[in-house]
Amino acid sequence: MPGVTIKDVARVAEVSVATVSRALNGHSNVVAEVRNRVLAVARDLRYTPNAAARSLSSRRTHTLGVVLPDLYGEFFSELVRGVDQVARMHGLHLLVSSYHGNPEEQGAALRTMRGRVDGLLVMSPYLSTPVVLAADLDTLPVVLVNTQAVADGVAAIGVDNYGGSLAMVEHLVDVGHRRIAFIAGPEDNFDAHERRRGYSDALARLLPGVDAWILPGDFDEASGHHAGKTFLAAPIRPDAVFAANDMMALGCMFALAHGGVAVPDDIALAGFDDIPLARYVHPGLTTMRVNIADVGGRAARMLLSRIGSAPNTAIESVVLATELIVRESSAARTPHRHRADSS
Amino acid sequence: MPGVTIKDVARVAEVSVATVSRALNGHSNVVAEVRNRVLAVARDLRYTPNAAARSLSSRRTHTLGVVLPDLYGEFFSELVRGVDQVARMHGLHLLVSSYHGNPEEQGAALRTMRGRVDGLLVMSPYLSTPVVLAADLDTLPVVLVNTQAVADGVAAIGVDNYGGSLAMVEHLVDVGHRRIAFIAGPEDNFDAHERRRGYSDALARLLPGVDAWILPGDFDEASGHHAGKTFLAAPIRPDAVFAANDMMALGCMFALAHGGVAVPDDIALAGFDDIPLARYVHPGLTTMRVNIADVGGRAARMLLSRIGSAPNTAIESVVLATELIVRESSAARTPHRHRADSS
DNA sequence: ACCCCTTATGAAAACGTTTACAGTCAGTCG
DNA sequence: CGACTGACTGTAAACGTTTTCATAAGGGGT
Repeated sequence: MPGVTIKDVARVAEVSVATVSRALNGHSNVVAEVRNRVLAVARDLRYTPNAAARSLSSRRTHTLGVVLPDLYGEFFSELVRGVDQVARMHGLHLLVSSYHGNPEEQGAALRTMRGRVDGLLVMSPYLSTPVVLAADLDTLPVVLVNTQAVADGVAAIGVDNYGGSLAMVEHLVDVGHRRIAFIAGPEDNFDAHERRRGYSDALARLLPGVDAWILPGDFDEASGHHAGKTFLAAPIRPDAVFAANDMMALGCMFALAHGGVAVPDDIALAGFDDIPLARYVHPGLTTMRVNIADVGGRAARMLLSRIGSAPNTAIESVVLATELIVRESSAARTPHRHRADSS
Repeated sequence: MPGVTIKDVARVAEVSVATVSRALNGHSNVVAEVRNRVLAVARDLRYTPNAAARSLSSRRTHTLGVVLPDLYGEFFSELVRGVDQVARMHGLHLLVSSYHGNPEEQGAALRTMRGRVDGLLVMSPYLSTPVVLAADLDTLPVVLVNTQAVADGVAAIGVDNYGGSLAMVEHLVDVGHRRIAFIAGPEDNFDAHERRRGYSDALARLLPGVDAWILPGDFDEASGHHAGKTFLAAPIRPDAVFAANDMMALGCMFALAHGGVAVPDDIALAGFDDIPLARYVHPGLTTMRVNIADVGGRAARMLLSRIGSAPNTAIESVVLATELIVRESSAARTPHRHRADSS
């Protein structure tokens, strides 16, 4: 029997459905004895409220929607983990959906979420096609994650990619590198764009005479590997390579190792993200830590507060700082410090 | 206005709600002119059917539930990717939920899914606490993923961990290794258990005199790294190390590199899973490929077929084969072949 | 003793769909 | 020409909750 309903409980407990509902939802106005009887019956009957009916009636789904471009890799998994953690803390479910990199589908994905979720976490890393929610989601609370800020007053949370990138170049310059190459991320990606901008600006500011040296990349190991081989073949190799993310940095590292180039002695290397592996490769990868699970968690909390409050409460917009993690891969090119120490 | 309902559409299109419903759901018995009018109005009004009402009425949620122990790492992300792909193909949504390694919560997670989903994909890797669905989920179609088979007639899909492990040891023996150590996975994990069993059995069968050498591990880089350091410190080092998964193999590889031990010349190394990184480390990691996304996809298809058919149709139980991927990390210990060639 | 207030309960009206059932209106067949 | 069929469409009854409103019973305060 798929359906033991509230009516069955009511009948057996010899009360009305209203009372059952009240007892089960912990309303105060039901006397202890009745409440216990109802609870006992519900347990005995293995009653589970029908979620659909409940949300139809209460206009709450107890579900958060997460719309992502893709369900792939570390980023997705960490983000969802962070979101899930706070969702579960509040007894909420997670409806995830990807639009498979197809921005047109994004609208469709958003629309079908309607009536299924109480709020939406949307991530749309594309530069060219900003989120199209304005029209489709009049009243649904939304929080944008790691997404180019939109004009509309929507809440957003993101990572300070630009600042982090700036700081990384600063670090590399600090330890004595001059010819710093950059492996960029996807053209159309917002994070990638910001990181690249950070690199360019930092270079222009800190090393005015030096030209930027930018190789294309795709945020995956393969493109890092490819870039590494390019460096190997170059007539003049860089002092240091800064990859727009760790995956590419690792790809590059392995290519260099394969080519017999020592990191950091011949070429220093730095990444961005601090994926778990970064600590375990040899040499350990210097990187800029981004706590993605934290981004997810905060995003969820922001969404919850928006769901709780009136539609027009102050729009938050949060940018999370990154943290420089120095490991062996970016050791000083020349022993500046020691020289300074001893002099 | 959050609510433009089917009634609004009906009023504007000057038909009954029934006709609107029929037109929108593509029933045949509505004349073309009316259908088009309804469709146009629905579009103009930006009508989106309320999912809750719809599922209440039709007893279909168009949602698949995915219950996992944890929302963490490659495995989760790949599995969900595979599931999502076929779900989306059928216009279904994904409700994901983890029970955070807390088997008690598993039951709760399953129960709250009721009425929210049309079917459930459950993964429960624990040896000690098998899935408890029998009681809680009378009629909901379920497919077990990578889970110890349960007595009940539930559909299940898994990977041939045992066979893969067997084959890997065979390969290592084949290329000339004798002292083959194993880095095990978590004690209570089903996959880990099967892989370990494969190692032990293969060893007993292929190298009758040789003792098994098993180090504990946890499926993460850290424990692999730790095991690697143990090998470095051992009075007699192994010829080859077979890690129960790639992450540990990589951790071990980096520890060995750090300790100045060459892979594969001094110690050969093999993993299990074929994560993307395995191809890019140096040396490339020999491993046993497990196509997790494929597992997810097939699981979803199995679930769909169960949803479609009567409750008592034949129970499928699928075991997917793994594929040996030989890379540099497991090169022959001593140049057997060359010696053989030249003699 | 009266009235008013509080507290516990039940009856019934939403909530927004789908769908069984019952019409209506042509056309068709005898 | 009347009954019958078939194709459309409308009415209304589910679906299983929550929640408003009404009712009843008790308990003080005056």
